[in-house]
Amino acid sequence: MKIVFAGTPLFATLPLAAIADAGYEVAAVLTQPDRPQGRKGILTPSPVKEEALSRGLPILQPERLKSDMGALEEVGADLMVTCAYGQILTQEVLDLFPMGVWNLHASLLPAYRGAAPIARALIDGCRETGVTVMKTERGLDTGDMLLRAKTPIYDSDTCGTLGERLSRISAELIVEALGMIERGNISLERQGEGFTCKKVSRTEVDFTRTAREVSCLIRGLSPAPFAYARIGGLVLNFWFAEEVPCEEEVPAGTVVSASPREGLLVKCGEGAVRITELQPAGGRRMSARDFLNGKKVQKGMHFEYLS
RNA sequence: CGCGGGGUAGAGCAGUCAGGCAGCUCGUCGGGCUCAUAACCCGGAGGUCGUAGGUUCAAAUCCUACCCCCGCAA
Repeated sequence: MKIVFAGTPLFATLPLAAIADAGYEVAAVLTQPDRPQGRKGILTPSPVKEEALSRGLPILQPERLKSDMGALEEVGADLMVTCAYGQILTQEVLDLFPMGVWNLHASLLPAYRGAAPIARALIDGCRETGVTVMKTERGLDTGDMLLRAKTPIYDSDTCGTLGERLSRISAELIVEALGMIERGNISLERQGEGFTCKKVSRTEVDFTRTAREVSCLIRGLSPAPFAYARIGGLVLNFWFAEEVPCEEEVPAGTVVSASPREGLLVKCGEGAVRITELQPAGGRRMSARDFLNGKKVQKGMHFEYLS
């Protein structure tokens, strides 16, 4: 069975590796073109491209798949697996593969179709999420489902750790799915009523929300694009926070504690959060303890939040 | 030429504007207190101040060039 793998970010590298390691012929890897990255705008290959290169797999990275289908057609593959590829597939593309196009999506469909399912589930405070293998059709993540796998969301999870776990699960699940497809032993389940989520962006923390909401926002946007806040002329990106009870009668956004020993506690609309890892603009990521040793933030100060 | 912050002891920072003894918090080591402690008290070790050059009686600090790290934006 000849397979084309279409994917771009780090999340998709483990599934690609698993498919190749399971002995399937990956006849081509489709990924987004190299993009300028970072301050110097250095042209950087996608993580999936790196993985493909290290395995010596053929790579296709058309700017627009629609207008550059020749190469894909020439591969003559039986089936395509997509995983966060980043381009919408047209019906023409879907028709190229006799055994279908299958998509890995990092949510328990039909919930969280679309752009940033991992971050969104975390931000919304979900206690569970997962991965779905589905048949790709023209709607956005609406195709019939073949397999799903669940995982709990822990209070210790960030978008980074959860994404890593879901990526590992995806890798196992897609191999299992391919086995089923190969044996013709499949039964698909139609998706029910669901919803689509949008991609996430950098967000300023509103400490008038509950501690849980704040903690979920911070963890859902870590390690990118980050929840941030401003205090004492500083801009802080938050890497991790946990919710803690707090009876202090002070306005939300007030620094309740800022000693290296007690940590950085910020009063929220309900309860408080303990920021345990953060990064000041211009500085490196550090523990709250290290940050507080610099004495830039002290008890009684409050975070700015206008509009 | 996208905008900006930074490099000072193991960590996080102050000191630079206005040149004049290398400082703070934490860690670490030793001692004390305590039933005990990550708490508290006392003491110690630990620094080519990113690199190279220049100015000066004197440079972390002023001048020149370079290296490295990071935030925003794309």
